This record gives sequence, structure tokens and C-alpha cells, in this order.
Amino acid sequence: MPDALNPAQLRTYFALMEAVSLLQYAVRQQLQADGGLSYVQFEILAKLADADHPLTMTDLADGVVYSRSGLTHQAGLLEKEGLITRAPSPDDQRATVVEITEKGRTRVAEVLPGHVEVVRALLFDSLDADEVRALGDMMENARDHMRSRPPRSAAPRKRRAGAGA
Amino acid sequence: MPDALNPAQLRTYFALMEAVSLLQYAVRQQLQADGGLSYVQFEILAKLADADHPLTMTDLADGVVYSRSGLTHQAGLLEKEGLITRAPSPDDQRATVVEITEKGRTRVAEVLPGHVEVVRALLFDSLDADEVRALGDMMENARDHMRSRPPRSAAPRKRRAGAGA
DNA sequence: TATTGTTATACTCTATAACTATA
DNA sequence: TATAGTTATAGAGTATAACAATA
Repeated sequence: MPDALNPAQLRTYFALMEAVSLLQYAVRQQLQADGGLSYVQFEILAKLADADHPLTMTDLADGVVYSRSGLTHQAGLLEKEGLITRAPSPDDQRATVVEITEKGRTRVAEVLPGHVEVVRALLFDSLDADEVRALGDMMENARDHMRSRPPRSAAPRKRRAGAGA
Repeated sequence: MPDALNPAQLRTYFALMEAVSLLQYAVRQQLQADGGLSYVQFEILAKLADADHPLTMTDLADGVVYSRSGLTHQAGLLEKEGLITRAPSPDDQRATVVEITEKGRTRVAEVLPGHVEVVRALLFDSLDADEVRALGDMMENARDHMRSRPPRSAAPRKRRAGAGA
């Protein structure tokens, strides 16, 4: 098991992290400016708009956020703005059923064109069709690989908490 | 100018964002667990460890963080832990010269193996050498493209601030 | 007992604006 | 006047732990 990255891997890692950071930053700016939405809020709304049936909080949590309380917080903000509704599920009284409102759909529609434009201008302007396909294949593989390999493996190595001194 | 993304682009965009989000999450976990460092702090230390001459705050700000005060804050934390030193520059009395300490280098050395291992296991396990090269080329192009194209273009479209209703 | 979800709380990161000091 | 950096402050996002209610 090789304990280091070769130069090509290092170069790729840094370029990937930096490029995506720049993209994320631009996307967050756009969503905030055009619709007052954080990226997570946009993800929640987009997921709800895409689904043909209402989703539970657990459904939404999958892949969107890493803690339940974080999702509850974000959902609370979206509900306060009238972009989603929350109601107890008829099937399972423990579950909460989340639906997007018309106002929520409108907000997504307001934000989407600018979003698409940013992604196109920043990411896809410099990639041809073949590259887009290759990149998509690689990232789907990587994503599936990471999903199936929970990071808990590398968790408890050394603890370090307060000011070191 | 096409106002939408084609299906291949959409698929690639989402896969890229999700894969990198998972990677970032795992990397942050590892850095925190192994060295009590945020990713930005690790970037600062790595940049200093890599440079053969001391850097100014402005040097560090390039590409690491998006506001000066944020960098000042992070540098303050690192200094408090004894991982870096800050001193007025002899050349330009306005500037601050930042140097990594031995303790800082040690911390980087402690964190690096686990970091590399996470990146290798999560990202490069599913990519062969050709893919690594292709991904690196694409991401370097995209990064340079984004750097040269400041996102301010899409900034002022619509304002939306407080609670909507 | 396990699961769903919320609440309370605390902490980190980031950004804005005001300010000092030097070029 | 422009630049380098800090400070104070405020806000958003996220996580942990305790809790309530249902399966």
C-alpha cells in the first residue's frame, strides 16, 4: 500500500480542490444574490421540486447535509419564508413530510437561470463535449466509491482539542 | 449563447459537486482529528512549509481565503498555537512577514500521512493513471479560467435580504 | 429498544466596516 | 491617495447532546 501520492496525483488533487472551491464560491454568491439562498437551501428546494412525491426529513438528509439538526435548522428557515411546508406524515407518525410550495417553485425558477449561467461560464466554457463526459464518468465513479466507503475508517487516530500552548 | 445546460453537463456538474463535497468533508474530518486543523489552516501551513522564503499576509491571502480579516483570524489562531510567527517586514513596514515554526512543520508532518491516505483511498482508488492526468489537465484549465474571470460579473441582479414574508 | 425529528446550545468560519499605519 | 493589516462585530452554518414521540 503506497503511502504517498505521486506528482501527477498531487497536482490533480490541488487543481481539483482549488477549481471546485472557486466554483462553489461563485455559485454561493449567485444563489445568495439572486434568491437569498444558501447552497444547502437550494439543494433542498431543488430536490423537492424534482420529486413527484413529498419527501421526509430523512429522505432529504441523504446526501444533502451531515447532521439531522442542521437539516431541521435549514428547513425551519425555508418554512419561515414560505418556500416549503412541513406536516406530520400520515403513514408514520414519527416522520415529517416536506413539500415545496408554489412560492418555493417560483424562487427556484428565479434562481436557476443565473445558477446555470455561472456554472456554464465558469466550468463548461473550458471543457469540450468529450471532456464533459469523461469528467462526469470519473466523478460519478468517485462519488459512488466514496458513498460506499464511509470515512469512519480514518476517524480515531489522535485527539487534539484545545489550545496547544 | 445557450441559456441552459445539456443533460451531460448537468450530470457532470452534480457528480462533481457531490464527489468533491464528500472528499472535502472527509479531509476536514481527518485534519481535525489528526492535527486539530481546519482545511484553511492546513493550507496556510502547507504553503509556508513549501515556500523557501517567508510570505506576507497578502501572499497567503492569494488563493487561500476570500477576506483579509478571515486570514488574520486564522493566522492569529495558528500563532497562538505556536505554529507560525508574525513579524513586521523589514522591507515594507506596512507588511507582515509570516514564518512557519518547527512546531508548525512538525504538525504538518503529523497530519500529512493521514491526509494523503484519505485522498488516495477516496479519490485515487477509483482512477487510473490516464484518468488522473486527464482530470488534472481539466481542473487546471478550469481553475485558470475561473481565476481570470472574476465572478463579479453576475453579482448585482436582484437583492433579497431579510425574511421574505 | 430503535428510529424520526426537534430543541438548546455552543463553536467555527466568514464577511463588513471602521481604523491605524506606512508607501 | 492607495495599500497592508488588524480589530470589533455580527451573522450564517454546523455539530453534539438531550429530549419527545412513535414504531
